[in-house]
Amino acid sequence: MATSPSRKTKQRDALRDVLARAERPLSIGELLDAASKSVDGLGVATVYRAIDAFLKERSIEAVEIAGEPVRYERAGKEHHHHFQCERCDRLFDIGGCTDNLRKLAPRKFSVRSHAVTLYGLCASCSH
Amino acid sequence: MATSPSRKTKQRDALRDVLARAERPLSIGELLDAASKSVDGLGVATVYRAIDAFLKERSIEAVEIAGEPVRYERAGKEHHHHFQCERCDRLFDIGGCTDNLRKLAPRKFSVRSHAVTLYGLCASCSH
DNA sequence: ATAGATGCAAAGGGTTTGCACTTGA
DNA sequence: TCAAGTGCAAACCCTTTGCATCTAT
Repeated sequence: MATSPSRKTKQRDALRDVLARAERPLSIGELLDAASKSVDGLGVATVYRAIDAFLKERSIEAVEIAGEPVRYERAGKEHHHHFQCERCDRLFDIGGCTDNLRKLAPRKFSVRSHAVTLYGLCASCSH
Repeated sequence: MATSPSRKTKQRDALRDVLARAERPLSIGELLDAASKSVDGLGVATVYRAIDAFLKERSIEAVEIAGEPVRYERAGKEHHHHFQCERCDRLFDIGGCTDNLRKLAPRKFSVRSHAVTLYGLCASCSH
C-alpha cells in the first residue's frame, strides 16, 4: 500500500520546490525562510507537518548529524556523505566514499551501513 | 592559561565517580539518576553545570550520536569511532581509522576532523 | 461536502539562566 | 572571607498539538 501523495497547496508546493532546488540538506529553519519568500505568513507548524508528510511518502529523507538540527534532502540521491562547516554551520553533500570502512568493525560484527561526516571550513569560510 | 579544576563538592564528586565507573557514555538523565542515589535533592541544573565544567577542564568528552541524546565519557581515549548495533541498540567503540577520508572533501574545503559510525549487527546479535 | 491543510497560540520536553543561599578553599 | 557551587523556578528554544478556519478535490 503506497502512501497517498499529500495535497497540492501553495505552502507544500513552495516547500517541494525549495527541496528540489536545494543542493544541500536544509533544516526546518532554512526551509521556513526559503519558502516564506513565496508564501506569505507561512507558519512553522505547517513546515513541520509538511515535512512529516513528505517523509511518510518517502519523497525526502532526514539527515541527522550529531549535535545539529535535523536536515532534509530529496530522496534517491546516490550514496554520499556530509561535510559540516564549523563556521557558517551549513551542511554540504560530499560525493565518493572509502570502501574499506567496514574493515574497521570487529570480527563477527556485520556492517549494514555507515555514516561519515567531515568537519572543518567550507570553501567560502576557509579564508 | 589552563582552566582551574572545579571545586570539590559532594555533587561533583558523585558525578565524577559515576563517570569514572561508567563503562559506557552516559546521558544527563542517566547521570542525574545515578548521582542522585548518593546526593539527595540533586538538581538538573547542577548536573548540566558540572558537565560543562568537566568539559571545559577536559576531563570528559561529549559523545554525540545522531538521533541520540548527548552522552559523556571520560576523556583521553584514543582516536576511535563507533559501531551502533541496530538490534540491541548498544554503542561500541571501534579502533582504527582510514586516513584518506579528508580526500572526500571538495577542493577548498579544509577538513579539521571527522566522525564515522558503522551500523549493523554486533557479534552477539549477528546470528 | 468533507477530509486534509493551515495559522495561531498554547503545551511539551530538554537545556539554560537569574537569583538568593550555601559552602569549599 | 567570598568566589564557586547549588537548588529552585522562570526563561528559552525547538517541536508538537488543539482548535477554529480555510480549501483542494
